[in-house]
Amino acid sequence: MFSKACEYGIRALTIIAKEGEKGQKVGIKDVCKLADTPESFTAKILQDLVRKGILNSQKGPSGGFYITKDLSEVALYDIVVAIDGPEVFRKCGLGLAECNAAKPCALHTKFEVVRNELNAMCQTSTLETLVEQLVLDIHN
Amino acid sequence: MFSKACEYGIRALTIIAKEGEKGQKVGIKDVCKLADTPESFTAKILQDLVRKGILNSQKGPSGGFYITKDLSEVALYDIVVAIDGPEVFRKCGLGLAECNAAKPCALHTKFEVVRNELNAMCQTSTLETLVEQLVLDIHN
DNA sequence: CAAATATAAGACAAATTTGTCTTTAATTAA
DNA sequence: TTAATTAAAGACAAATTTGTCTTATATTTG
Repeated sequence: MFSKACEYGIRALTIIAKEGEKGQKVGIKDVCKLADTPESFTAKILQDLVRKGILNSQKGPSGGFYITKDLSEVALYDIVVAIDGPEVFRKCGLGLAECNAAKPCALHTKFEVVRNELNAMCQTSTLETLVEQLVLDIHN
Repeated sequence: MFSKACEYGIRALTIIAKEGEKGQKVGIKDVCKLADTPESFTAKILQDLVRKGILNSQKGPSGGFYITKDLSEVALYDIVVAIDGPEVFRKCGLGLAECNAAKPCALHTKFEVVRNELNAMCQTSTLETLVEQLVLDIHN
């Protein structure tokens, strides 16, 4: 569904968001330990997200990654688009370049349902809801 | 969502199923022309599906690919599993090895909805329904 | 300022996916 | 039986994704 890079990115951002609620910046090592993601690869993904304005970072001692935006305003949709691009939300299920209501592929109608659910999931999930779920998980 | 190999395989099978209804075997060249897929790559995918019993083939003049099963009994689910494996129907949305109701990832509940829709689409689609849609497309 | 710490950047490498090409084997039809 | 035709098999190659490593740059703290 999502690329590895995207999975890692989401997991890392969720960790950073959660730790950030305690008012802390998180170093790449801690992020990756908590998110269970490969360090150098994750660093590259996060650097890209910093360039794209989803995330902030600070070099030097007591530096690390942090988020200045309101967590409720960072939609999962934005994260996925930043890492994997918008194709997953648009692509034809059978990979046809042209596939729409006027010229549908054999799977068009049914696939649209799936894609709409994916879209809904990504639009209604935010770093805030993801962190909430994380906390819930620990409490259970 | 699906790999390229899987997209090509589904499209090729749909073509073979459709032509098969006319009682014809279809050569790899015709399949790929009609499905708009790369020839050698598609051939390899179809050969694999033959080995897995989804499809039949015959060598020699007037040979080609054909389907002996009832089209209504070849579910899209079976095709996807044959080509991409069952992971897409099981995998955690965030790529965690362990993710279930007892130990859910931050996206678990919402992702389950998407995965269930994907599953439903693949269980309720068969080569018969896919061919129907193809025919409909041409009529519109 | 100096030393330590942490991200940034980019070269490099491994693995996987996607795709091609050549040779072989089987089948048919003349 | 022979020639033509078609899939089968597998080596090979390109592209993409995933991942690592080294060096540079920025920042903080003493």
